[in-house]
Amino acid sequence: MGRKPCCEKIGLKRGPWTIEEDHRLMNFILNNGIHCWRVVPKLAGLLRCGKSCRLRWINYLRPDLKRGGFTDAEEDRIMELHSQLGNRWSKIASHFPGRTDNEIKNHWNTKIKKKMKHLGLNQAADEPINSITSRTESKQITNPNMSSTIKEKEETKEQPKDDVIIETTKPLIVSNNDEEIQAENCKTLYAEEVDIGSLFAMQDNEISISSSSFSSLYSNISRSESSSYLAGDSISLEQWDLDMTDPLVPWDLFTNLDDTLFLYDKM
DNA sequence: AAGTCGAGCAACCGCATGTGC
DNA sequence: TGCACATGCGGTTGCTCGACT
Repeated sequence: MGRKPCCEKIGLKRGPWTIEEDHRLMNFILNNGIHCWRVVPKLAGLLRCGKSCRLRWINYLRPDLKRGGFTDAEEDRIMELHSQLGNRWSKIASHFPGRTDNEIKNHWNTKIKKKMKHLGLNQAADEPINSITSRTESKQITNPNMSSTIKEKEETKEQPKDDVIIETTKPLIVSNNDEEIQAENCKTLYAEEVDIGSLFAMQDNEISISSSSFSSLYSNISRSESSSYLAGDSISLEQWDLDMTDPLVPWDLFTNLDDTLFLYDKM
């Protein structure tokens, strides 16, 4: 009521993203990081709302995304977590590095639900064992049947810390969605604590990134490359030695656009 | 070959939540 | 304290494409 919509509807593009739009968004975020989604499309030269850009980045462009089908073990884990957490897809997704809530939700609705119904677990497919009907309620109710480990993580907001390790030789200040974290005497930070854009903005610290789940993109960037990148000598995606596994859009198509597209810092 | 149907999934919508003033 | 705004989240829609008739 009286509240402005999150985005201007007039004149903004909707529907599937084009390769050029993907390229612009990707380039912009890799160049500048993410500070305010609302201004991202404007500065990146996109006729999209910030919400749409955010979704596209999170669900598709993020370089640490794991692509490909879910394994049986992952499906089992999803079923287990769903029985405990209900339709809290983001919480479930937080247990699967490289997977998005949307992906898990879609997989649940299209595959697992069917599978469970086939096995005669109709109710389980539709509802969690400990059904939580609203997000408001879920914040107030502590699920008594929640397994101790998950309960613990819920309470302490502990996240799995086995994916990305970033080692520094100097105190490190990075931001996590505008929240600054100073890792004074800490040599190791984890992916959940690091905003990638800010990571590249750290010019004075020596950083090495080692990660299995970052094999896709960032692990292939040496510090010198990212420094010159930030200094304005933009590098093309070709130089990044991309190693995306099973992308829906081949990265080759992006590199062909490099000559015709402009980067924000060249505007 | 053309039409129909359904599965899969990307993207949108609206509401909730967090934050700053 | 209340308002405005940005972002996050979950439900839903609608497009695409392959299988089938």
